[in-house]
Amino acid sequence: MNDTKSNILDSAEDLIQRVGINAMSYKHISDAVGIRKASIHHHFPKKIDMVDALLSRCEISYGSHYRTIVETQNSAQKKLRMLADVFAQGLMNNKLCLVGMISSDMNTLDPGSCKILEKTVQSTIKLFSTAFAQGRNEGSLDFPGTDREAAYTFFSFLVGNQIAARVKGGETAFKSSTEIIIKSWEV
Amino acid sequence: MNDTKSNILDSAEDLIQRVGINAMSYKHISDAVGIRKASIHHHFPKKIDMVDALLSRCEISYGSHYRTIVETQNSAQKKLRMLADVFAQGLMNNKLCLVGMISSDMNTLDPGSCKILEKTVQSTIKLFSTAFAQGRNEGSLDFPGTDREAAYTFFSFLVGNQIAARVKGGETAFKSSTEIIIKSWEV
DNA sequence: TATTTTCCCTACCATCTGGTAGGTTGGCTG
DNA sequence: CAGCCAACCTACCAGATGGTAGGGAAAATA
Repeated sequence: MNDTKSNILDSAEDLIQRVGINAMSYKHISDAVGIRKASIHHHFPKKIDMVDALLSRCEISYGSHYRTIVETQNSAQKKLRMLADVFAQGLMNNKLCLVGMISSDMNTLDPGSCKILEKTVQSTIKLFSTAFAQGRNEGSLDFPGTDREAAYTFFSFLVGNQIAARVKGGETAFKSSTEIIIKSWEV
Repeated sequence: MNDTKSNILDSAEDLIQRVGINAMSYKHISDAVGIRKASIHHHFPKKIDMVDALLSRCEISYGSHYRTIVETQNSAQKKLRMLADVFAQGLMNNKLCLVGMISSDMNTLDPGSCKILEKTVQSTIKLFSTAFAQGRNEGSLDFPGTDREAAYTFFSFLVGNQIAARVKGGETAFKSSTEIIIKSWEV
């Protein structure tokens, strides 16, 4: 992909992770990228186009990031901790989960964007669920409900934990909270 | 408190719960309340004033709501389910936790508002933690970490669960996920 | 009763928002 | 070489944003 185009997306992603989608504007991006506001419209005619591109890109980039984690040879618990660590790293940089941030502003999104968001959430949970399936199979994880439901639970917990920890407790609160969840499922 | 003033706060609260703090404007509120935009400035000169009033009010209103739940004679598990049900009810009305919504836009808040937000989160978790203390004492709940940490974990889970469930799965996903968490702590 | 204060109004304002129109450049291709 | 097109620019625009100035009515207060 074009350099400028991906710079724009990088900048938009960064802004959304920090301040949310409704506090992010073309002006902010143009300042960050070093390009005129109108030039962004050349790459993304409407804001919707940018949001959609961002969501599609993140499904790929974070998807492959999560995939490399769940495809390692580690124990299921270790994989959950590694997944949580991605969120912890973001928190330390004052950047929350892109999907979580966009999700929290879902009601201001275009219906089409909602569909893509939904798909991205779904594919993330699908990836997460492989770790839970492994845990159940190897007998290292014990949790109620299906793999999918547990993966959904873990993902939504991480999103909420990031939000809460940024307000109060920071990295320490995030990690101790994550340990509580994982230990509750350790057999 | 003045009728108009609390109508404004009601309307602002409703808007934030639906679309978030940065998609909520004086214009939207004035339309909802049936008052001119400038009149809102009479009650809340700056937007910060409104946000602060909202956070303080919600600490009281939701605080007393949560308190009546944790002060019932129910088992600890039952109390957790009742607390979760407050969030489930909100979700069904397409309204997410006010504190959660404001927290997710924390970086666009005034430092002073952040302090109030922090205090509100803290007092909520304190209330939640009494249910966990009870569960540990009566031997009906088993969880790693302190009461406080478990309460923080449960609260942040509920916030994230609401956000995720609104995107995918709705009420059903919210409830099955909540059951996974509570059952994981049931002894 | 006279005065002050509360509450709400109309009429503004500067700034920021996403978005458009149209021009210039420079590289690729017929 | 001629033409095309992507990429970027300047210069706009309408509408929304938070916020101010100042006036009128009504209610509280002296």
